[in-house]
Amino acid sequence: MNKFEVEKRVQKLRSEIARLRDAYHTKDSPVATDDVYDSLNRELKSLVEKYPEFDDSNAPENRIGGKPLDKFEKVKHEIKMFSIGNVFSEEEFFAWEKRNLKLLNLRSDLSKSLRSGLVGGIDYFCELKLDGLAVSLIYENGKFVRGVTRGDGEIGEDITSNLKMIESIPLVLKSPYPEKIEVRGEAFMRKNVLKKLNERNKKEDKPLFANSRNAAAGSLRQLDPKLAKKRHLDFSPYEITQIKGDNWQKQIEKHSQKHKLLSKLSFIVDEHSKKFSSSKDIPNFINEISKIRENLPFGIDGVVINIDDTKIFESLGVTGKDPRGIIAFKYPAEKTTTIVKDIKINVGRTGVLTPLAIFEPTAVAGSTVSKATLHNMDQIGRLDLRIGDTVVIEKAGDVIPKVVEVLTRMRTGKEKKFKMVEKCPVCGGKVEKKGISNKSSVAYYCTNPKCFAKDERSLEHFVSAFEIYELGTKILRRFKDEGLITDAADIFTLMKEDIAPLKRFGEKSAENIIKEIELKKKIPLSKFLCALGILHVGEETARDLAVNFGTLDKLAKAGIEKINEIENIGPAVSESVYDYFRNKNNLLFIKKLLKNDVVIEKVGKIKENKFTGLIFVLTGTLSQMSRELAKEKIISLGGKVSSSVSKNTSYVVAGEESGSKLKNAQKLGIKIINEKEFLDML
DNA sequence: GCACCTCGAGTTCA
DNA sequence: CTCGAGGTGC
Repeated sequence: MNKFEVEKRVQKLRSEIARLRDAYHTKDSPVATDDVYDSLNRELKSLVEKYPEFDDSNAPENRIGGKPLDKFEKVKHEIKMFSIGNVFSEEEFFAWEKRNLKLLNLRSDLSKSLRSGLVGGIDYFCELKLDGLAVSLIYENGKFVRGVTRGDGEIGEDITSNLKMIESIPLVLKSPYPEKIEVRGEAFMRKNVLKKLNERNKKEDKPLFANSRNAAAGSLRQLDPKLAKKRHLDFSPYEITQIKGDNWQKQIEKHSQKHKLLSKLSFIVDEHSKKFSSSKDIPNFINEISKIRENLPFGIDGVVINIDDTKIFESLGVTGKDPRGIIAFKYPAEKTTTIVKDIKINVGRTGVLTPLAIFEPTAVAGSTVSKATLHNMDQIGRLDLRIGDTVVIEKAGDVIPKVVEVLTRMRTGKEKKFKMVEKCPVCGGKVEKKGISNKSSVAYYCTNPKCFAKDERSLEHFVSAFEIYELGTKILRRFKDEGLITDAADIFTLMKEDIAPLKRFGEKSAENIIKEIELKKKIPLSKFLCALGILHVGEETARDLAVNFGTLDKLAKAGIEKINEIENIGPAVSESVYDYFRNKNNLLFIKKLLKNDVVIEKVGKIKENKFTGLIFVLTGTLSQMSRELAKEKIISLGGKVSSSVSKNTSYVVAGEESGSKLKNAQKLGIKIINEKEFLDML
């Protein structure tokens, strides 16, 4: 071949390789096998080696990685890689803006011109938040020298050889370039590439990737760059964190300028980004993007909003892990997938051991979720859940995360089955699959009556029944650790002088706590009984007991049959109540409470009233009164409040944002009233 | 003994 | 909110 022919051949090879690659990136069906693609690349490479004048350092054939690595080197980031805070709604977004403006107005170190610029609002730069893996790239003298994963933000892993396989990462920058520059962006996998990869993995019975982020992360963690190359990843830059030279500095005073510069240096910058001179228009932009989201060739999980001016951005500083001047608007997903990292065991007040799934944190329906209860071992069995599994989660009633199903196709074989612990994780006590009265139950229990966790949960239950709001979990634990209290009764002898000297407490907070406790010493019998934590006695049963016996003394002395006679109380409950009052420790505890000035209010006979016989169900948020107060009102008028809708329900009171109960009521044809109608009934 | 309704207990995040 | 299990009525 003469030189001319070589040049033609090189061009031809390049265009064919590009065509195949393009087809791979955009078409659904595989157009060529990897072998064809590879052999073309090999030929091109050998030609270019012989004729270096046709070399193009950024061309794909030059992207040959080194040898497979044993492991990735840990590298400290020159500049810390922060994470970005999240907002899920317009309100939260504007709250973010408001907080920033407030902070900026307080900053005296900002120049006048900057501050006057604030009056008309700040410029914002919005860009798509690609679903991938954040990486940092360092270029020295125009050459790509190092690429590092985010890691924990401080230290990441050196994945340079794998990143060289990504064709949208230039190995050499287009001149003129700065002496040194650090570029950050997202390594991601296009939807079509992911689809094909998963199809192939399915055929080969290999685990599938749940999303682009996992696929990108998995691919970049391949120790053999050749394997990483086959994954056809992409890169989209969004930030320049350092650049050497004053002249270059001047070119990145705005975030939008950084994008322009990146493009000039031959990066492929996403074109959906947009600058806004007013935050008002941003929600609209977010909306528009959400409409085209499905049709984008890559996955996004939101829009990132930057304060365009670098100086303002920097002056706002950082909260915890997130810079204040940047925020991610995340599209709320109804359902998402995540990985179960671990299954932990919680110990309840009764000693029940409840398995809890710990997730890779993920955004679902407006918040970031990191754990969910699995209820019990049967539930784990039904789901066939193992540690390491990829699971679908959703929010029950928009609030409580729930594991819906396990994606068994995603398994790698490394998943571990979960076994119930043999010893209580808190006290080491014996674990048995028995509930009360030795009947076998679904739940497992810690059988140690003195288990520390039981104590703590009981204490929390007690103060919550007494409605002592000032005392939360943390404070109770503190008091216990400091030796101020050993049981719930000790709360009532606490003095201001006990609390005030403690670290992170003061005169004022101590006073508030004491005042609150003093106030709650007087308590209705029903709530008192509830606070005791008698097995099977909750709010409702406590009320039944209180109404039927009138005083604590009568109940304590009552025989088991007498208790059993009460409506809605059967053998299990009556036995539990009867046994409670035969236990010496329990009686001593009650004695101590009374000695410490707890006063039990007499139960006033509930008058026959206009709500007698009516059962209410409250749902959603009421604006005029709390649900707790509404409940009290209904009860005081002789009505009942139930937590679930059934055909016996008389009225469903629907507040704002009511959930499934409302649907249920419609299905059953129960009368639904709004808050105003309810208030009119009172 | 079964179906259905309720209650108890444990639960998430900001 | 969800699941288990107690209570009631058939």
